[in-house]
Amino acid sequence: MEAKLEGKRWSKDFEEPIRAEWKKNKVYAFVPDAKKPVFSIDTPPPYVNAPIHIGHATVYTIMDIIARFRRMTGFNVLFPIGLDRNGLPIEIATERKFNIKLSETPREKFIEFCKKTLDESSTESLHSLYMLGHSYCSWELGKTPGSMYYTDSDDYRQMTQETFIDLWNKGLIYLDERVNNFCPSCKTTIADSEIDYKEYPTMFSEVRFKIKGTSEYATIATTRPELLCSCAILLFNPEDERYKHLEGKTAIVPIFGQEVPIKAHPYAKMDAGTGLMMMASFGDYTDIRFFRENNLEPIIAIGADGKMNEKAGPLKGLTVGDARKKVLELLREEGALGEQEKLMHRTPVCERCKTPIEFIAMPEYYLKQLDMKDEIRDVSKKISFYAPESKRILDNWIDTISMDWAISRRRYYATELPIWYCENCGEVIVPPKGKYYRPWKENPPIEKCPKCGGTKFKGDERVFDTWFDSSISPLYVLNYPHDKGFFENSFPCSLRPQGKEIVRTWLYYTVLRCYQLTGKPVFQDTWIHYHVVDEKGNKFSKSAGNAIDPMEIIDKYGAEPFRLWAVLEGDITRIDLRCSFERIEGASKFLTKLWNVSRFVSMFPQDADGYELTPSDRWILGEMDKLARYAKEHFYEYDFHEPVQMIKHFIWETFASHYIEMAKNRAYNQNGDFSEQEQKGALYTLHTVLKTILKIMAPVTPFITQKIYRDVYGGDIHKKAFPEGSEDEPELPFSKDDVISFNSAIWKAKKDNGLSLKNPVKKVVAPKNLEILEKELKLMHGIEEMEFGEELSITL
RNA sequence: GGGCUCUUGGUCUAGUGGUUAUGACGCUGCCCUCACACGGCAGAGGUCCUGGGUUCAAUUCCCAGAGAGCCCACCA
Repeated sequence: MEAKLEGKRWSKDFEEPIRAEWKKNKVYAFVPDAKKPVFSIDTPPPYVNAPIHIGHATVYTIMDIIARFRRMTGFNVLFPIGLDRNGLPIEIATERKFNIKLSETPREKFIEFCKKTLDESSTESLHSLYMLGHSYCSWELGKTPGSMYYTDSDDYRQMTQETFIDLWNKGLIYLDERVNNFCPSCKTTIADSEIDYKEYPTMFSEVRFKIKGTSEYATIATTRPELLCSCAILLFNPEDERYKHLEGKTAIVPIFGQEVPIKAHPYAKMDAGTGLMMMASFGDYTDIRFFRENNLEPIIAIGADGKMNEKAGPLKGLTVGDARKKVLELLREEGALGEQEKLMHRTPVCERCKTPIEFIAMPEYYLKQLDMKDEIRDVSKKISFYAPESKRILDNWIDTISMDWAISRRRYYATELPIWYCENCGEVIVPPKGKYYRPWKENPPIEKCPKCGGTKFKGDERVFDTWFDSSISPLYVLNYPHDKGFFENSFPCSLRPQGKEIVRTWLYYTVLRCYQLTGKPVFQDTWIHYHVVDEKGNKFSKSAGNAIDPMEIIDKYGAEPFRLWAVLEGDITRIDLRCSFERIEGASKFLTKLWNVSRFVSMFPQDADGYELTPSDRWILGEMDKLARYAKEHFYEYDFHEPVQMIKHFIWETFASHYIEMAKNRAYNQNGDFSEQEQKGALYTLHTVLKTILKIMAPVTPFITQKIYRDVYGGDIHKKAFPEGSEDEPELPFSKDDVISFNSAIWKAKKDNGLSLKNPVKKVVAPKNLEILEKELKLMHGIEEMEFGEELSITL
């Protein structure tokens, strides 16, 4: 009797040969097969960021579990890995890494530096995913379904541009003014995430406005007097008795003379300044929002050069700082300046040069979405959400959208807008589809302007918002650019996994864009996950210093305990998972248990002919079938936590502790207490249960189940069908709890009396419904005399 | 400030209008039992956030409050 498994425990060293084989033999390659339905997973491309975030490692692992499960249930699984490599974070990482500035580096050069940054971190990220045992269809870039892809490839960018061209032709894109953050020192627009806040001393000045038609004055307080020329309205709090009488009256702006209404609005705080505030375009974000929400026409007084323009009258040509000094002088001369107070002001500044930023209106391209809110609400109803409650994150977001989507950015490392302008007449030229365009360094595909016949063109220098690229990943995954037939047959995409914090961007934009392009819901299902946080419930982040590199975990424990932890720890569609080395180590104990149960079973031959099942066999097989049915049902709904927890419990608390202990004597049958048929019944049952639980666990723990299955039974477990679980419930007079409580009582009695478990028991009166198990129970516990009645009694 | 979510032993968590409120980790004590000491057994530990309401009965349903988290917006 020798176990077919060596060693007392699972070792992480068993993983690498298995992993390497999967990759080398392209075991999970996508091969089109008309007989099998396609299950496609639009793996949101993880933003290239090395080392990968522990949360990424976790959710991509759960996606892998989903993919592996679906393969075992007969789907042809399309599970590509893509890397999102466009956008601001890459640029910032590059600036830091090479100590350069985007605004001072030639575009071509800057892009080269970005590529260097990307190549290094992409390699590292992919290695981590490989180590985790993920079964992506391919680890190589390519154009066939299932290939790995980069969102900054010419191919992907071409698709992005083509969808823009389609939307342009549909009339869904338009040009309008948008307020950008502008750094007057860097002379460039900067993104919201490049803004810092700093406390700066500033002068809080009272300014007196004349009330039209009266001799009264209204006094406001402001830190931005240079913006008086763009003042559009005065506000006071609706609760503020001091100003109620001004409601509906008109004030005259000093120096500039424009007439502005006075209104009650909760934005005005009674205890701030005089309680009366001016709303100008634009001093800060509140102003921008207020103008937008109230449909006020902004007066833009600061130009793209950071200087006051003609709207600022006497301040024209001055920088903001100089204009402020000058306007205060003018106000003083006019007698409109009241008290002044120095205060610290939290000012938005450019992250790099610390210069206070200005808000400057610039023309930008917009994608229409406001008119479509109802339609988007309707298509999103056709997408199933897991967990269902998560749908409201999307619904709430759609409710709050108040403007169209500005899609152009003044940046370098992203997809270029495919637009040229005729230098003669200004005609906007959008090229035909079929090529990846770089208008900032290329000529348009036409010789003459279709409108005026001019021959000189200027390429647009802007790029798209990163979401404009990533929101079409399902189209790319379904091979939209290369094989329209495959695309048509496979649409919609089966599943989008998605972090809850980016439902409002990634998921929303994907649903919007794909609806605009196809008129249909893009996904069948979407799986919304929460976060992985540290032991105390705090976010993991590099800046907080608590980040864990998944490679650390893999080096220490291997991938398998981590994979198991990811589903055992909790249901990530409902709660944040708390991650710690301790908990992952805890998960590895179950692997040891599974290993040893398998080792025990593997000692016995699997000669199935002529077996006879005893009641205990039928009982455990029934329990196992119940569990298999439960697991399959729940796995289909992306619920792995509950079933895996139940399987763990089943293996540990039921199968190992009770069934194996009961069946042991029969399996060995050293004294010939049982017939050969009964002995074979035990062997059949042990192997059947083991094979079944290995298959159920295979998607979650692909390494250990592969290794055990191969060593004991031969063959690739991942190519087997997922267990169905028979519907036939065995009819038995006893339940699981009856068995467990009987055995526990005997063990406890021996323990309490300081006896070894091997010690025989003189007499036991057991519950009547266990009579059917008499022989096995007697041998298991060494019971000399056994009777059955109402009450349990044990005589040692 | 707006929206959403949450609050259950030391920690994390399940769950319920009605006996004794689930499990895990941790803690304490005991035990080599022929697959497993990375194992087994036993034990301690709770005002189910606070206040009010509905009800024969509330940890559960309703209202208010406090606290936490997330997303959005951020002080003229």
